[in-house]
Amino acid sequence: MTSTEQAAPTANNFLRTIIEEDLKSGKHSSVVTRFPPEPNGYLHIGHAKSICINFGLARDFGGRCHLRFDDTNPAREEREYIDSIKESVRWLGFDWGEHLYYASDNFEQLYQWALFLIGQGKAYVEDLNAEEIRSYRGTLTEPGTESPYRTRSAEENLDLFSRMRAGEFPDGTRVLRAKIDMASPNISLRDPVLYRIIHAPHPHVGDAWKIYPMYDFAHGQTDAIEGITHSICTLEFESHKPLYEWFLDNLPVPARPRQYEFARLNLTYTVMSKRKLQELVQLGIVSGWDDPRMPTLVGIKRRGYTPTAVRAFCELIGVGRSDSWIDVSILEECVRAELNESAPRAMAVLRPIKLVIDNYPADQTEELQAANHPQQPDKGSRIIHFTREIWIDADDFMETPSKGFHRLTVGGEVKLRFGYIVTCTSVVRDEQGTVLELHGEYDPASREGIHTADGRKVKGVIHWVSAPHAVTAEVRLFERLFSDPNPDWGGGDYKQFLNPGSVESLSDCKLEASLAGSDAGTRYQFERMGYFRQDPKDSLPGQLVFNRIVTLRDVWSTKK
RNA sequence: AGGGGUAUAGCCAAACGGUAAGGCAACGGCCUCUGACGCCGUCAUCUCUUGGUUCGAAUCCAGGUACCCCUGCCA
Repeated sequence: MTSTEQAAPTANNFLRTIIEEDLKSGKHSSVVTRFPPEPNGYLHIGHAKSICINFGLARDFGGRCHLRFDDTNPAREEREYIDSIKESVRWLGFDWGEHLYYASDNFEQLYQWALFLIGQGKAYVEDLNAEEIRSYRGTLTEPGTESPYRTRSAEENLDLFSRMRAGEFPDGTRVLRAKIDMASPNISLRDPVLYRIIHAPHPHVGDAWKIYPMYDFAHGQTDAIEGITHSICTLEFESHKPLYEWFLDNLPVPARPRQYEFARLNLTYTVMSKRKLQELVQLGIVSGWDDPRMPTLVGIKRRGYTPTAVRAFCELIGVGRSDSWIDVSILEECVRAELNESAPRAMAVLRPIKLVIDNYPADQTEELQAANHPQQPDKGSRIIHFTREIWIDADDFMETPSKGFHRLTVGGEVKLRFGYIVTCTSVVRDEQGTVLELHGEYDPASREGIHTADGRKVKGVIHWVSAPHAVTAEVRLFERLFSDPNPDWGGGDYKQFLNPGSVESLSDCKLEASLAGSDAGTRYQFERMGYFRQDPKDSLPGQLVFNRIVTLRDVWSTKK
């Protein structure tokens, strides 16, 4: 019995509908999908959508999903990428089990099938060079012209093709082409190239081959060999579909997979093309593929986003066939939603100003209990220290407050979270007029609640850290990499839209003492500031570096 | 002058001839020792457009319009 009867846990989409029908009609008894990256770069959030679709469909319908490296072009592929891709898929939470494949494992079979086509008079060796092939191809509106080599005998083609394989000819001198239709309105049917000569070592099969199949000649056949039932790809492959089917029709393949296309993910405020991401790395605009601002999976991971949140995001945005731009804030919301539940709270002052509480004894320290989560008592509490000198955030003080500001002001009062209500009495400045420290007084009776002695409710609660107990750390605040929602638009240089403030590193942040020996992998909510986690590369015991994963929603900052 | 796609709210998206789901955003309000979280409410007389068929159309038909993809020995 299959699990295909289980209720669909997620929103319906056209792919689920197709699969449900195929299962119901008996066209397929189970679902087999595949995620087929080319190992020529790092995976990004767009790939995550594809991974979630393919692995998710297999999971939901009780089938399986293969991880397959589409490694047909050794000129651009590397072992490093193979390893990184596997790691990212695993990080996302998916498991291909035994089903790890390489298109290159099928090279011999593909070669035999090429021979078969030649034998059938359906493929020929082309001597025209790349430029000539292009001009013979015609244009979008004009038919192409048949190559003079199109009518070579099968014997000659066989001889030439085997010599191509043997490495007798230099790169670019000949290709193998399918003989289809030079006048087809679908350009991919105008005698597409099947094999090209590349004298380069291959990351998976070494130097066994001197000729390599093109994507079109490898993909569908590989799908057939693996028994893929639903071969899901992005929209730009739609025009290749007739070619995909032509090979299945003309070759003795063992199965009949079908291709379906969906709209790739576009995200606002980011670029997704491998070329551009690579450029950002090469130009040093970001620190690497895993820079926390990058939309790569390694970047997102280092930033502190969770796989659960990324998966939730992929579910949320759905799957369709119309070009769409997803607002990056939806991704951020998914991260917040999860972290709000899971992250223990802590207090950290990012831009410290000292507040001296003049009526608090200089030699006194109180241990206060602070809940680790406001809605989850089972998460327990921790001790924070209250002393005469504390740090508060510069953003929480205004000498001349703007309208609606209900934090600390001179003469004003504010509740220190888990502590006392304090009033600011004076500001100490240096000769330049910059604020050195604040002085204030506390109300000893105000430990509980937010009411003053005369029963008024204070409107503001701010976070703070005991100065003698504070741990100094570096905190990196990340913003979107681009300041324009569509840096790719207009045909101009996307780099002109780079956000100059996409990272701000604060080196003198004051963290509560409990964070000193905390687990490096824990994601915290620094109350009122956002979610943070130690940077997995740069944070050291005694020299902590925290990354801001995402801010809290902040109505005040958007209103003021 | 070709071929293939796609058009439902600010952004996604469901609806499969029976009278426009849901999410995000936004906006009001409540709650709150995080301006967080949570909660309540509002948010398409209408589905790119023009006609047609039908008792009934986002769904079917015809004609427009807009946008995306295709002229790599990339995938």
